[in-house]
Amino acid sequence: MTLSDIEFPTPSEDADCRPVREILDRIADKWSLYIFVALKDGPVRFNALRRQIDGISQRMLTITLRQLERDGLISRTHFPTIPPRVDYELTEVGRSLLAPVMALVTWADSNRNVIEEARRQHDQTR
Amino acid sequence: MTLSDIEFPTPSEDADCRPVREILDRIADKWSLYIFVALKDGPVRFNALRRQIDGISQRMLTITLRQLERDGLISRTHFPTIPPRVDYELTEVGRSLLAPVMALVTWADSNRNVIEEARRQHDQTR
DNA sequence: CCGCATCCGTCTTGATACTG
DNA sequence: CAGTATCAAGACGGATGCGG
Repeated sequence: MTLSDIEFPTPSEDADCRPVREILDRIADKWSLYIFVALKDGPVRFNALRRQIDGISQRMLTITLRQLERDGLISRTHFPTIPPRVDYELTEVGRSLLAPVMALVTWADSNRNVIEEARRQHDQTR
Repeated sequence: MTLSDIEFPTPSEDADCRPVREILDRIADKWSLYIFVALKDGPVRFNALRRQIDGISQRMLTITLRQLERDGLISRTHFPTIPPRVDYELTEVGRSLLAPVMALVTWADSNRNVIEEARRQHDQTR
């Protein structure tokens, strides 16, 4: 199979135009992807997210959640209990993004051996 | 449809384990995604990539290409002509990643209006 | 306790100038 | 043309403090 045999559904316009770039930059930033994965099975509280996403700082979790909320991809529910509780959850739109995101995760999982081998070979040849 | 109705192919292990994280961090960094899109139709030269990917610096293009090459996702062909010429191209493995990546791009394209509306509404409510 | 804002040191990134 | 070197600007993580 050659490259030209592969056909992808072409986006309506040039995929590199401004708005699409903004959205992709949001999805593909350092932490958003992992927040999506962490929320895929339902609502999760702030500190539970913090524990689930290894290495994320409180600060970056807050910032990234705010951005995703602004984009309408996740919703924030605040319970004024003591101690306070805040649930984060994927919205309808957010869930529709889950399929492509999980496709990426699944790809990474099934190809990790191939990539690790490529790295070893590259580092050796160097 | 509720969230629990959605079933995804579960990766063989916990998706948050080390190697998968490393791979996802590479794919979902600021520039890799755009390099993939730019290479989807065949080999492209260094400066052509630079022009295609709006806003990328020469430095970051070099660094990102090197990383993707190390991971075996793209190949680098150097022609010792004057002026020199270097072609970058997706490898077999790299092409297999194209499907999930383009799914993400297509999603971003079809949902940009929804997201922009969500942002407007959020900024207004604030 | 939980969620969030702020300050500060570190590391990454970008702009610019230079080389084969 | 395709990089490399250098340095300044910005993003990020960790610690701390605060309000519920």
